[in-house]
Formats: sequence, structure tokens, C-alpha cells
Amino acid sequence: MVSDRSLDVLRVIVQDYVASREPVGSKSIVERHAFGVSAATIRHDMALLEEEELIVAPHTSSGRIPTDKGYRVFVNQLADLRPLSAVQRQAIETFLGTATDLDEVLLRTVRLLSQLTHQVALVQYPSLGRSHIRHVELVPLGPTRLLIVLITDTGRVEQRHIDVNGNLDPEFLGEVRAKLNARLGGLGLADAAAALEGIAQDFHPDRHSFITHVVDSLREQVAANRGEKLVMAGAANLAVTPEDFSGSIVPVLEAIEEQVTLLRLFAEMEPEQHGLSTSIGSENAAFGLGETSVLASGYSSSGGEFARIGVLGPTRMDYPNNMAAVRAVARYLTRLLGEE
Amino acid sequence: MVSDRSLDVLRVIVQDYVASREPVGSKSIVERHAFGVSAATIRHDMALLEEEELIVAPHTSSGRIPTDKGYRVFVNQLADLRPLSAVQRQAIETFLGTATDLDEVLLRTVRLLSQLTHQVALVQYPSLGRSHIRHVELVPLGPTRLLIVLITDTGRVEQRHIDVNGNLDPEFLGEVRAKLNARLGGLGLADAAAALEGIAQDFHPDRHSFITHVVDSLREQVAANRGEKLVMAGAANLAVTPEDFSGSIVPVLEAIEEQVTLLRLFAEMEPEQHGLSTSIGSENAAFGLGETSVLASGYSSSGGEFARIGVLGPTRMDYPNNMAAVRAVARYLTRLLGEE
DNA sequence: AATTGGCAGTCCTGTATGTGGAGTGCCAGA
DNA sequence: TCTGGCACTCCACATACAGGACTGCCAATT
Repeated sequence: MVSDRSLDVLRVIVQDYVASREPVGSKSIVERHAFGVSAATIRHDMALLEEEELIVAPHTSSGRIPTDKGYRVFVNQLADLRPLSAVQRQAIETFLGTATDLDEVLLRTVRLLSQLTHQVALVQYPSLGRSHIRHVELVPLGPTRLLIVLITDTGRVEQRHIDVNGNLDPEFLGEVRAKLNARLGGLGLADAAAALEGIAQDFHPDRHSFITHVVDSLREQVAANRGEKLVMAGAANLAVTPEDFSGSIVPVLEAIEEQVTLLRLFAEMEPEQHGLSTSIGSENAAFGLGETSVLASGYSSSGGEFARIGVLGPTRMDYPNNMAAVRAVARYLTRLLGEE
Repeated sequence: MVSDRSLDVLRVIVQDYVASREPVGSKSIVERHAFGVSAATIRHDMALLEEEELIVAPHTSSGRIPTDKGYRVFVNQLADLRPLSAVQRQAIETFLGTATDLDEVLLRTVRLLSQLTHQVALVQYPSLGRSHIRHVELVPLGPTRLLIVLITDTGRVEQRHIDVNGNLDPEFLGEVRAKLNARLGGLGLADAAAALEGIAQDFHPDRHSFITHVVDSLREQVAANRGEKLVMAGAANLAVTPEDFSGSIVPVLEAIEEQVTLLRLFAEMEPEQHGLSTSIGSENAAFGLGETSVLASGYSSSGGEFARIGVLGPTRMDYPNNMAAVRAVARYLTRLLGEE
């Protein structure tokens, strides 16, 4: 039996608690908000909310704080995206305006987002997705060491070096390079592995082991998913309010350094309204992040590549502002990377 | 008038304080160490050490803790490098054993070092140093976008994309590529800029603006110093003992995220004994890291490239262990990157 | 001259105690 | 359905007190 007003009460509890980080009581609510009812009435509503486990009282006689479930209801039903201020908008433009390559763009983006939200910001590298192979380059680095560079039409460069036996005379390398480019040029990454089949047959049997070695490495490069890498900024923001984490911030810092965890978390998040995904408090318990919330959106770049961008912070965070920031930056990033 | 025994007292004060993180008093010293004198004598020595500002008493009647100056004397005169345990040695071998490329090697290295020391570990990317240009590749990414890839004989790949006007027909690009490679191939990076002079003259005047654009970008790529990038691991270790930082760990976390600061700090450190550089507490005040110490060593890779590796942690850290770890990992890294 | 035990004095730390205040739940009345 | 009133709970804070870990100093000893 959670009435409309009760939900309004929940909203202001979340807002006030997030702002003041102190349990909010009935009296302070009627003082700060024009509900037109008395404190006793608010208390009644609060009792209902507590029954629904949307709020909880830390001790018998203190104000209430939202539960994770309360935050969830707030985010789903009560929170408006707070539009970015003109200053924030401006910051996005000027911050991301000039950048020379993908690394630079993502680095700036993640720093910007962390500044806008005062949280830890995360940006996943776009997966290679539907890119096509533009060029394969073989560069001898030494008598037995070969660098293999794979360039796609979306401008990604994958490199790897391998040790080989047998000498690498330029002429032969040129032949291999030409053959590889003829076979692979223009192919989607997904099809590249198949196209590499049997390529060794085109060469003298003495060379087979070398070719196989090169082809194996190329296979790995094609399969390697850039999307499994992410950039991060603003870890210091976690330490600003260590009280938000019951024990210590150490596990959180560890989890965000262990990127694998975050990538799995990103992967499991389902988009909700406004193209945003949210995962709140205990919903992240499986990742050792039970006291943090993650807000994520997606962005795409020219090659149809898709990746995620988001922020991570204490459950007690400013959702309306942060959700708006994530969405705005994600959109801007899509625009920036999409246009050729 | 700092006698030998006084210095021994300083040593055990540093050791005990680092281990227990509590001010150490005269009584506990005679209990835990076989000085063969009474507590009163130790007190006398401590008074001398305090006169020399090597130790200080937090309050009138508490034990003493080392000053930054005390740590400095400890590091310079009293600390032996504690040899790594067999387990630690083993860890280095197995951890760094297999790695496919430079990124991977450095990432593993920095994680390893942070585990060995329980501090923040830092590894600087090798500067391009005395590398030579092996190959320049031009890849059209779209009607007006060009990717320029620069490959050196040490296996580094620098990439950048630029917007150009004018169409990019393959034949013309091939011509430019050939010309660039003819001019630059085998040149040291330092000489490349000069070699690019006047290259536009070899082409039709209509193309001049395009060529200039490409050449400018290449100049930047040649000048770009990979050494200005570093990898980091173990930030969480800072939060394990927040008491080590008077105020908050926020400024420290911010400083290490702002890599520029660390790179300047690295640059200013002079190697001391054992090829290690140390910078202790207030010596780092100019970098906003007045309560941290930095231990650094250098490593070099095949191309004669040189870069730094080190750890950063609270002034109150285990210097003998950490110095040994930094040195051992630096040596191993040199061995790993040096062999072709 | 170096060392020692003794001793008074300082100051931190932890525990017990008490008080003020914020907030709640409940109830009877509007 | 809402309201004011009221008793009750419990935290936060201050105060006071006792215990303990040191130190510095000094006179006596080696």
C-alpha cells in the first residue's frame, strides 16, 4: 500500500540522504520540503516504506536511509535525469574537441566523465567487431624475431611479435606479405581465420613451419578482442568518502584494477530506459562490489563496433546527475567516433 | 656526536616502527634487541638522535619515530638489501616467463612488483631512444581520413590518424609511401625530421598541402616519446594503511593518476648505490607527495632504450625489502627485453 | 666518561558516567 | 486521513578518572 505521497517521501529521503549523508528524519523532511502535512503523517508514510523494505533505520531512534531496494525504486520510477548544466555541456565540447587517435579520445573521455560525476569512470575499448582487414605488415626485428602488424579499415592496429627459426630474407618476407594481403585484404575479421587455411601449401615445404607460425599468430590477432581492455580514471574519488564503504575501500580498488571483473559486470548489464543500464549495491555482490553502483551506457564507432562506458561509485551516489552525464558523454562519443 | 651504537638504535627504531607502526620506546628496544645495555642508556642515545633530528617524539612521553632525515640515514647507511626469498625469486621467473608483446611484459612486471612490495608499482615505457625507422605505412580509412603507422626496428608501432582533403587514390598513396620509406628507412629517429625537409618538392604542386600534412604528422610521431607513458598497479595498497597519510590518500591517488607528475619525479631522481634511486618523504613535497617515498631503478631494452621502474608508498615502508625487489625486477626486465 | 636504577612528571588511552537532543511509535481527537 | 502530544529509545558528546607507557634528570656505580 505504497501511496503516491509515500513515494514522494522516498524520493526526498534519497535526495537528502545523498546530499547530506545523514539519516533523514520526519521533521527535517517537513522543514525542507513543502509536503503540506505534518511530521506525524510523514512518519506514517515512512513506516509504510520501511515495511516495504525501501528504507531502514540504522537504530531505533534515528532517521531513515534508503535500502538498495529503495535506490532501485528511486532510479526506476522516481529519478529524472538532471539535465547537464551549460558549463558541463561546454566541458564536453572543449574537452573532447581535439584528439589525435583512439587512445587519446578514450583517455580524455574517461577523465571528463570522472570529473563530471566525481566517481570512477570506465570506458571499454571498442571490440574489433565488424572491421575489415586493410593491411598486414611483416617486419623483421632481428635475426629470429618477427613483428606482425594487422591494420583494419577502422584504423585499429594490432601488433605482436614472435620468435621464428630460419632466416628472414626480405624477398621471401615480401612474398609472404603479398600473399597474406591478397588473401585477407578486405575480409571481415570473422572470415579471416577460414581464409588462412591451407596457405602454407603455396610455399616450399621448407617454409611450412615458418608460415604456420605466422598464420597462428595472425589467427590470434584476429581473435584478440580489443573490447577486453578498458581505461579508467578517477580512482581517487573513491577515497574522498571512505565512510561510504563499510569496511575499507581496498576491495573496491582491487576490483577496479582487476579489469576482468568489470568487463564481466559490464557484459551482464542489461540496458534499461534511456539506453542506460544500472546495477545497484547488492546487485553487484557477486563481483565483490556489493556497496557500489554502476551506471553504464553504450557507444558505437564507425565500424559498427560497440562498447560500454560508465561510472562506478558508492551506492549512495547522485544518480540523476551521474546518469545524465553518462548518457550525454556516451552520445557525444558516438558522434565523435561515428563521423568519418 | 652520533656514536655507532646510536646508529644501531636508529636502525632498530626504523625497523620496529615500520613493523609495528607504533612509536618505539627505550624499554621495548632493550626487550627486543640484545644491546647489552640498559634502557636508560638507550634513552641517552635516543636523546642524541633527537638532537640530530633523526627521530622525534610525537608527544612528551611517547616512544620515538624516525624523521624523514632519519629514514634517509637509514637508507643510505644502515639498510642492507634484504635478499629476495626463494619464493619471490620463483615468482619473478614464472610471472614474467611468457609474454607476447611489450604491453604484456610491462603489465605483468608492474603487477608482479606491486605484489612483491605491497606498494604502488610503476613502470615507464621505454623511450624510442636510438630506434631506427623500419617502415612507414599509409592506410586510407575513409574518403578524407588517413592512418599513418610508423614502425621501428625495435618493434614499436606509432599510429596516428589525420583528416585530409583531396582524394586518396591508392596509386598516389603508394607513391608517397614508397618515397617516405626510401627517405626514412633505416634512419635514426633523431635524423628523421631533417630527412623530411623539402619532400613536397618531389610531388606535383597540387599535392603539396597533402604532403605537408602527412609530413607534419610524421614529425610529431617521431618526436612523440613513448617514454612519457607509464603503467601502474597496486593502487589499492595505498588504502590498506590510510593512517600512513596524515590527511587523506586522495592527493596521493590523484598524483599517481596524473602521470605527468610521476614522470617528472622519475626524471629528477639521481641513481645512488646499487643502481637504485630513492626519494624519501619531504623530498617529494614539491610533487604533492610529501608523505610518500619513491624507490626507482632503471632498465634498458635491446634498442639501447632506457626507462625507469619503481615503487611508491608511504614514507614508513619496508625499505630493505622493497629496494631489493625493485632492483631484482629491474634486472630481470633488462634481461628479458635485452635478449633478441 | 659511560652506564645504571630510581623517581617524579607528562601525556595518551580507555572506561565509566551523565546529559541533551533528535527521532520514533502510538494514541486519542479533529 | 491527518494531527498534536507524549513517553521512550538511543546516539553523540563531554567530562571525569584511572592506568600505563614513556621520558628526562640525577646521583651513584663501574
